[in-house]
Amino acid sequence: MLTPNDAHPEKTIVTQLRAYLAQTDLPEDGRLPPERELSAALGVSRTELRKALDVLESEGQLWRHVGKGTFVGSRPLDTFADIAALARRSNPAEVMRARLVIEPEIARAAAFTATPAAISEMRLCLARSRQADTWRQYEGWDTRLHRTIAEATQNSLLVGLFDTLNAVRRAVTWGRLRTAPLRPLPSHHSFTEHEMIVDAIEHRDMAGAATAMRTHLQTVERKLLEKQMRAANEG
Amino acid sequence: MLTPNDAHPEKTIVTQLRAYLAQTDLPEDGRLPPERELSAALGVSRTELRKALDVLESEGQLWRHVGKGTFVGSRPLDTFADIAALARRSNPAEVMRARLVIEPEIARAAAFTATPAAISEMRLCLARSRQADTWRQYEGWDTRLHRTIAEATQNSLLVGLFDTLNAVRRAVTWGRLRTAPLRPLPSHHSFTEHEMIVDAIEHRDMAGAATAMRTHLQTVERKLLEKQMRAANEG
DNA sequence: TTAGAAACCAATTTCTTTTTGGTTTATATT
DNA sequence: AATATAAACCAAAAAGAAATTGGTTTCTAA
Repeated sequence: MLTPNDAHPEKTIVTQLRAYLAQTDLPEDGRLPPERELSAALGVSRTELRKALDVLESEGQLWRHVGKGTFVGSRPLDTFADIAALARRSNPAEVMRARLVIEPEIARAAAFTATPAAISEMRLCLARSRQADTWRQYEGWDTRLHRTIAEATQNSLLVGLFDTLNAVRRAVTWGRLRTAPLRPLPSHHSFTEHEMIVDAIEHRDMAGAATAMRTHLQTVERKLLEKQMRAANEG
Repeated sequence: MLTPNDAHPEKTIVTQLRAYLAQTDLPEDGRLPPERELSAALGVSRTELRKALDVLESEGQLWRHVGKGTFVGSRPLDTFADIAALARRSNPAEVMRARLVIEPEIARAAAFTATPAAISEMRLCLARSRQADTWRQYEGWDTRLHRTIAEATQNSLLVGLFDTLNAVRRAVTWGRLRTAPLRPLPSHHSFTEHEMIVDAIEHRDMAGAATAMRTHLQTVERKLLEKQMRAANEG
């Protein structure tokens, strides 16, 4: 015959677990023993322990993470964005997709708020990037143009998010593929694309700015993929 | 007899180094070979090479770091995005505008990539937030819903940017104006708005997800403004 | 006195191993 | 037939070991 406890065994384990948490002196970080140890200590199977842990987690009383462990309390939120950690977890494809999500909308917002001063700085970036003697120089002006657009939103938080995105982009390794001409050619696709973005912003064309930015980033993405393909075929 | 070159041997090596830098294809990060290799390649002793590197470093043309290597260009400064600094420079209105720029696009991307598991977690958040007894609990599930949507993009960088945005949002002081009911009422606007977002994501309706998120955030913004007005009139 | 080679140091990276939550599979057990 | 259990397996993360690298010291030789 079944006792009430046997009818709801998982409830017993949850209770057992609560008692354990109440009486046990957990370390500073609130980490509790690994499931394999804890299940042995409580004299239950790992499967049953995990069911109980699921309950407590859904109640928000603890959080878990593979490789880290199980902790009481709520999952800590980082007080700082670790660029290096983000870069380690990410990859070029993700960075590109993130840019495609974020930057067109920043361009759209910039079209609404950009000042004449901001626009003339964009024009300066356009001109300098055309005059660049080396790819390194070109990249400098390209980066500055995109940041000027972010600044044109007049929203320091958006600029901060853009900087974070950009820092991760630089930190992620593309597999060193510096092919083709030694310096940017006048026919380089980015020149006209950049101008279309700035034109749209200048004309307060929000939709146009977003579209132009998206088109530009899609071209960049395609070129990078082509380079990767070539590198793969050659190597 | 001494030739001019022999009289200033380090100058020769500096020149040799400059030539090397000009003609060599450096990797993306601008790192040049370790001193031990480079000295062998240039046919000079490591001591003499280091003297030349000292010159170029003092000119600001390169930077070095133990364990990392020697790099051309200027030393990168920020490896962290300081949330506290961002929050200090920002304000509630900016945060709200940034959310309106970022989150609808995250919802759009999520509608494309969300897994059934992610969607059921969203549903769980919806249910729990409805059952919340306190505003604190409600906020917990609200936050988790928005983060689940970000996670559904399956893009760790976007999740990171969302977390940064969220951390700044928390850090910015809203003036702590918690008026009206002690707990969320069933008529609370967010409930239906949240459901529209999740519905759109579930139906892979990218435009609908973006619109629903934008509508939701605009309502949040309006409510906050109304609260501020009331607080201003009362105070 | 100076240059050069080697050894040494500590910061950093890279590679390997171990740990850990999550998942699957097979075997009992009821 | 259904469920619980144990074991194996997986990928994320941490921990540890080994190799790399700029900086410094020491010793030798010219």
